[in-house]
Amino acid sequence: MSGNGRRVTAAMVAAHAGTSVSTVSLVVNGKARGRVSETIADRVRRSVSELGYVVDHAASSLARGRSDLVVLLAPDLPNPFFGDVVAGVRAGLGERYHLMLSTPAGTGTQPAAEDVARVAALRPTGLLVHAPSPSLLDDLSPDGPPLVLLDARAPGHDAVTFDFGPGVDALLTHLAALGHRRIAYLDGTTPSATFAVRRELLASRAGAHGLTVLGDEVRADVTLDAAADTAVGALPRWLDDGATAVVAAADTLAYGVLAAAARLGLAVPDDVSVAGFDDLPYSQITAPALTSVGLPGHALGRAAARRLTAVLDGDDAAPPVSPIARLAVRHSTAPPPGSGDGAAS
Amino acid sequence: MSGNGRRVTAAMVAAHAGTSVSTVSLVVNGKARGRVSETIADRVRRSVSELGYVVDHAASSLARGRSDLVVLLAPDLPNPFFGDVVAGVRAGLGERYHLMLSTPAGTGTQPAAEDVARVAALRPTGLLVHAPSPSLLDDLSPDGPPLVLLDARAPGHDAVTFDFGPGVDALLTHLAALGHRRIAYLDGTTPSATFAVRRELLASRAGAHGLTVLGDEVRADVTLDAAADTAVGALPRWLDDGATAVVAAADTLAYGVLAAAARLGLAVPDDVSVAGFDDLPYSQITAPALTSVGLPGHALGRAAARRLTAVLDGDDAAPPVSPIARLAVRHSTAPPPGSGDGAAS
DNA sequence: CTGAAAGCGCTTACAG
DNA sequence: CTGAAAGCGCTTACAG
Repeated sequence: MSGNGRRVTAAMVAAHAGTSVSTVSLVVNGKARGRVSETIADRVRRSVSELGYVVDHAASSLARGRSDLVVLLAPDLPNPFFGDVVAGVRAGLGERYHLMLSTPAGTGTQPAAEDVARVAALRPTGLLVHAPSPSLLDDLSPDGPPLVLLDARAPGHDAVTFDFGPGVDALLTHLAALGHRRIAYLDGTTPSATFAVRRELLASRAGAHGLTVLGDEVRADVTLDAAADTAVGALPRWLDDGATAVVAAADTLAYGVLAAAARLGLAVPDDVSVAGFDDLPYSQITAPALTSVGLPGHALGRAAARRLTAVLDGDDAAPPVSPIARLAVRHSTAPPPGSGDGAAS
Repeated sequence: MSGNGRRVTAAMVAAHAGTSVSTVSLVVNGKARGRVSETIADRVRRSVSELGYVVDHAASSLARGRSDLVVLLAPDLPNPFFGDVVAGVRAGLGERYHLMLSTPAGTGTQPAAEDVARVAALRPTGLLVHAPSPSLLDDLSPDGPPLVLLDARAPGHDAVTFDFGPGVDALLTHLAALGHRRIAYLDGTTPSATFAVRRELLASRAGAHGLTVLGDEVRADVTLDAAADTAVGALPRWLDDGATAVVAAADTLAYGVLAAAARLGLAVPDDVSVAGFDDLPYSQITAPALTSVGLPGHALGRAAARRLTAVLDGDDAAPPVSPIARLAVRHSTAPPPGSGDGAAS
């Protein structure tokens, strides 16, 4: 099964099978049909498995000018949400391509130009880029490999985005029905466009539901601890401003709001309601369970991978469909204090 | 900054700088000292940045027989714990190597032999393997690149492991002091040795603390939902058997126990105490906050990366130190029901 | 100090 | 159907 000796080359396989390197290459790459006799092809296949031959990636991609590598650029790896996206990408990519992830240094940091250059030097056959910052987008060479953006949109690039509309509307409907009128928003510092989209959509639709979003722009790194520190400062101000609910741009941010509320001695949802985006599995068992706009990460990943393989196959026809965000209502949202109805939702 | 034209080659740089390809290679690889005049080296560097030249990875690794690639094999990517490990690896690796992650299909699935072969074909200069299953270990060719295991140990391989001892002892001391006598254990299905180590350590030390671990072997996939389903079945049995506390092999498993307790109408910690391993950030805000044996993932990643670079530099002297597990005590553990002391810890 | 040349292990026209 | 040969873009002795 595994290499025994030094590295096995096509020449060794050819010698073992009593044929030429060209033939080995043809057989191994599945291009033997009608070009190599079944007898010889069989002999080659047997030698391949006997010797444990694996086509050298470097030599192969040098000769072809491209590899079977698809690289997923993942600035936001630490986000638990991302596991689903990766699983979806694997599912959508199938067996034909080899997926590798590239991720930058710090939490939420965006890959530097150098990282991108190093990835480009690998000659991936395609690139998948999750929630890129504008600067990452700039570093992506226009004559690089085909590329699909995930949860982002940019002129001239293929992209798969979420349809946030239904989820955001459901959240606003839910909050308005409970009796909330003023809501605060905790944004992420991540320079990804998806955060701007979420914020702007919420702000622009709020009015139609009789809701006001506080103008106060507050951001935190998308980790529980950073969000908690920020929210400890912001929560009292928000409440003073009349907010009775806080919406966070991601569940991990919302968790920080929960932690901050606990530190401040505020009860959720009795003193303030909290909601997030992502609907992470953990949101079922937070204290209290979190109302959240669920984003189907698996569907996003799969759609992006499918789009990429379609482009690579020269089959550009059908544009990808946006997976739809859906609200999961839980205990962290309830009627605002003083609304004369203390019952939890 | 970015490529403008087709792919830039060393030959183009050489032409632009009025020198040879050999000289370009020397300069670009930092081997110019005392072999290329400063004048020419400068000219080359200017051409490089002007043309946006990046050494082609395939050609370079084909010529050298190896690349600057370090691949981290990560069967357990979806675990939020893993973000810290990756950050630590990046920190320990420095700028000299390029880190890429390879991860298998399903949650907690182990990379198949084919994945390993594909990774090997990339000719990484080194391999980092996190919590491998025995079968993954088998697939790793003995004449492959230098390799360091993370949170695992295997004969003949370099490895960095956790020192679970202090954390496990602290957990047992804590539970015994609260008055618990019988505890149940929820293991992961992941075939990684680290889970066996945790289970066996807990079982072997329990007696010294006057504690008994139920013989019942219960396992679940390391996700909240799978663990919740399993725990819904197991919890009543455990309580019947006299257990007053459940220890889970990972926090995500413990979250499942919390979810199961909620479904069954059991109060944590009043009806049953719960504890986990990992001390994920989310464990601060679960209902209730989770007592957990913290595993320093960043330190693990960094130590493993340092070990790998030391081996690559032929500097094998100091073996890596095991990062130490430490207990974080929170509200999910309390005296057992009927102990005459209902106060939470 | 500098460059021509061989070779890394493949793939792909091109002859046969 | 099969194989010899060129070429992918580098790196590294080796001459000069």
